[in-house]
Amino acid sequence: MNIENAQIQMRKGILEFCILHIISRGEVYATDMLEELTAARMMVVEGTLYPILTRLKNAGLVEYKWVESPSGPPRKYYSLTTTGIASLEKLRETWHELATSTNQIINHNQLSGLS
Amino acid sequence: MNIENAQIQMRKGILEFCILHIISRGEVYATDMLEELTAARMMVVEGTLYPILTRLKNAGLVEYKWVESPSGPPRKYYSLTTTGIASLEKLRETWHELATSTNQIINHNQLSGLS
DNA sequence: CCAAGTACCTTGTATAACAGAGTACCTTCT
DNA sequence: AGAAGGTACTCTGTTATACAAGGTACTTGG
Repeated sequence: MNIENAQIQMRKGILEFCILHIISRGEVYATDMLEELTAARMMVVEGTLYPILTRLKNAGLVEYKWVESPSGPPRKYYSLTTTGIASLEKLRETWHELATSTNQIINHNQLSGLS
Repeated sequence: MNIENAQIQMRKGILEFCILHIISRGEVYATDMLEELTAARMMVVEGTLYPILTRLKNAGLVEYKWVESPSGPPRKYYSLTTTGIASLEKLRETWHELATSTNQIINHNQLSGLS
């Protein structure tokens, strides 16, 4: 079955966008993001999230500061950089265009029983 | 600049879905699909489309028949199989859920000036 | 018979998600 | 103080995929 695969692919491209968005709303650390993404049915795991955060950091879109935790090891709290804010805006436009294009294609003609 | 990259990633997952959708509306061959995808600003090239069609064929989601062209070599006209129709329905649900989740995240709280 | 155009195919490369295992720090219990 | 368990972050290997670029094959027109 490669439908699951296609479903995974569909989520992939949007992940980075959603993560940037979550960070844009206030300082958060990885577990916060995982909770929010899971709540939104995005089904992301640690092994996926951390590399993305590292990549965003290296690209200069986000930065972090260490904050001590009341229970456990210190956490990296992330926030957007100026570059990150601009990038997020571009991605928002892309997302909007893409959703429009896709809906344009899938609503173009709904011939369900064509053989 | 990795924003372009993120934009490419965003399109990637939706491509297969859009292609299945275009095929579902009636028999088409590769150049037809390229035109339609380009018109919808999906910006796909030959080297991307043909491997996807081969993959969908091998997965049993689409089938094709050779049809002679009035001007040039014969064309492969694609149509969905029964499996393909079912898969498209699943992908449609996934797309809808994903769009909902994404909009849920990006509309959750618009704190633009948080520092 | 050769050139131009159309249609389909293939190879190599770079990127990215994921699974799974690993490291480090902190708190709590004995 | 030492051990156990939980939290947070990291790393390696595998697999999937888009894309660029070049290639093959068929058809029509001069």
